[in-house]
Amino acid sequence: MKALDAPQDINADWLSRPSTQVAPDLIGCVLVRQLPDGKILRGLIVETEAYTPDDPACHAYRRRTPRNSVMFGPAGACYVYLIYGIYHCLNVVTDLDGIPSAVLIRALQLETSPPWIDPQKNVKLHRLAAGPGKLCLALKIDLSLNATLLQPVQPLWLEHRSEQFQQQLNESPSNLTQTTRIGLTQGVDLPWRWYLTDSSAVSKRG
DNA sequence: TATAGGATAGCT
DNA sequence: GCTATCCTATAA
Repeated sequence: MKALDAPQDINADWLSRPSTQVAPDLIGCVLVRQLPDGKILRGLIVETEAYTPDDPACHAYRRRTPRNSVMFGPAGACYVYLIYGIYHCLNVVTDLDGIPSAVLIRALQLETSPPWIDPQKNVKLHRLAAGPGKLCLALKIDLSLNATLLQPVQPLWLEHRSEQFQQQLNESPSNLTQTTRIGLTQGVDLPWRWYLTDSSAVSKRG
């Protein structure tokens, strides 16, 4: 039985809102990864970006294709894709069934170092998941997780903000910064990137 | 079938 | 600034 003050798992209903609403709300929530061997990795979400149906930078902007089809489905699924032939990126599918939109998870503050990270390498914990590609490396996320549901007993799920985090944000709303997205050639002026202002785990400072 | 290019990251 | 590396979208 769970303690009353334990963080609650995020369900599909909560994600069934426009991605521009969900993206800022996901800052401070926790992404939980359960590996095939049962080990759990957890990271605080510190940076997100929103993509919407009428957004030229959205993979689903033109039409439904095999790659982007999960974005057209109901909220609560993962949309994972390969970029530059090297890295994977993790998105949370948002909004109503039939409305293709998603939130890109760009950076996490990991709670503990993944076991496969070489301690000799002297990489800082707060940089291990500082970027969408690094985040997927750190949590062993690849195309095999595309279209899986974000709920417990799956490989990935989400937890709401802790009471403490919510209180701090209420006291200091400027801890959440909104600005333009990174690395795009289209829709560069849309202010749909959010990050935890004082976090050293954000992919770039801005 | 062919081919251009990308929601990145690390090195120069 | 340069580019690895491969999947995908789009054109032919």
